[in-house]
Amino acid sequence: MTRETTLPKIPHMTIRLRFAPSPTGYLHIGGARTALFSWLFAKKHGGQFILRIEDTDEKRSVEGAIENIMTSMRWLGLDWDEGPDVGGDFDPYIQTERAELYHKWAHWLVEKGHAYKCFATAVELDQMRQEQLARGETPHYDRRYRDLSSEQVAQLEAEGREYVIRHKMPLTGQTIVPDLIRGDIVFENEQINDYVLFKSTGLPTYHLAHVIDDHFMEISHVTRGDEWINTAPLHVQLWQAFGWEMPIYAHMPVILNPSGKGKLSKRTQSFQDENQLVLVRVEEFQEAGYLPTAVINFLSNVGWSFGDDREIFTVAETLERFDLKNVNPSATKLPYSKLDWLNGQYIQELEPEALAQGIAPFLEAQGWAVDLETLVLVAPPISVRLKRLAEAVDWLRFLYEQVPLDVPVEKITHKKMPPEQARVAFTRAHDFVTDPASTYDLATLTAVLNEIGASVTDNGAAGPFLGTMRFVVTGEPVSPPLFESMLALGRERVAARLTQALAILAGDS
RNA sequence: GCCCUCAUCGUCUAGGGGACUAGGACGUGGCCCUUUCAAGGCCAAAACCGGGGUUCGAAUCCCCGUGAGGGCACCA
Repeated sequence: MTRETTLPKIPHMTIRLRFAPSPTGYLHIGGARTALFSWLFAKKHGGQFILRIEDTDEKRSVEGAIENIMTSMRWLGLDWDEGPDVGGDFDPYIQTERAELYHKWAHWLVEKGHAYKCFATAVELDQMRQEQLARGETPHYDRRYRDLSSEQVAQLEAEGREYVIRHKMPLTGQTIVPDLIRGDIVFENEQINDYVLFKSTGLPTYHLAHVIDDHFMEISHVTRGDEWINTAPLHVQLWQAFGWEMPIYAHMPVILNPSGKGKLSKRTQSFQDENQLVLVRVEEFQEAGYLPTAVINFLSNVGWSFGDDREIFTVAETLERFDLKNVNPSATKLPYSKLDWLNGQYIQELEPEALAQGIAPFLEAQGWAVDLETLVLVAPPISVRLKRLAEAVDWLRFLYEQVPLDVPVEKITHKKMPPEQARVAFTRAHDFVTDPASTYDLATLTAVLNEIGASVTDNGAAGPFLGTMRFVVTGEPVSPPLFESMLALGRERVAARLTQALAILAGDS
């Protein structure tokens, strides 16, 4: 695709990017992807990554949202050099704390003739829209206060009328929006409204606030969702009106709603489809047992590609080749099944101790008393079975909850191992386990049980015995590897299970 | 309705005129391995949205359709 652009070659000495969420809720996975790409680009160039909170809509601000966003970002490893909590040279990093700045520059625009005061009341605007609708027109602000004389403005102000400040958009000509990812985008000025820059609440709208902040915070690249493309010509006009050097804009492709139409948003609900989790909030990924490294790897390959036909790579490797210019502009769904695979790969690579520590919180959440030493023993055998750490709960339930062995005899026998032979086999196993002189380790267990199993069937195959043994020991037909499970359970508990099995067999005969 | 963006296997993607019988990954199916379930190995099916151009040559460039997404707030 063409990337014709009017972008300046070297616009800034230092690379500075910001992630600027509004605190209207939790951080969702799409926001995290935007943050990641911004973070990667800043880090790649040895620049700074800044967190700024855009809370100029007081009505929509949600308690705890800032905390949630920061917690989620830190979990992912997206640390910031400047921000509300860590401070920085351009403090404060919360927009409501910068109100005077916006007030000053909004009025500067009015003085210079780039903006004007609009005294329309809510009622008046509503009536205007109704009339337009009645005429079959698309509702739009009709610029009724744009050309007031200074006397008229003074008169209305003297009456104490409230006003907003609107941008005085050129009525003719074009505005070019240079976009790093798409190239130049051309807009007809007549299509652009006189947007509100400064609200009657005394706070700016996004349009004004971001330009002022990005200027004074010396931001070099503005990364944001592509829902901003349509208002970008306004932003270009503002940069020109202020006479400030414009940063490079890069509009990130949207992530589509996995469950249907539209884009993924904070309203999107997480759900489970078969065994596939489809998650939205970043914190949910943590709760489900995804590793932050896997999530980052996953996100890196959506809308951008590592290349070389490689799917698994480290952040350090990504840093070597990441570039915003190579971001794919098309909207995309998240390939959740790939995340499960990736996460499984990352889990397999974990050292036993790290794996045990990762799993422990999920077990403890069940109210189970977790012993890390035992966990280090059983965690590696199940690591290859896990897509998500939370699944360890089901695999290890037999360790923490006694699954009652209250089953018909068919469950602990086999057509190649009828009750009489089963009794012999389980008795021998019981004798071994309860013999204080026997060695209770993996190698011995393997040798002894295989030998018992082979001796008991006609064709010398240990399979039937080991299968029933698994059921006896864990109470489940599917479990972690048998010998490791027996080891983790310990001699006493295994012996008790075998005693129960023998009782069932005795009851049958 | 108007404006803007985008368009390669089911999904995520590689691809910047000839290296394309279009590559990789996930997922799916089959085989192997196997004490369950997995993992692993091998194999297979699977795509350039349609139509016009430009060119010796187009998945790649242009135009028109179509589809998808976004915007048209005193929300960001």
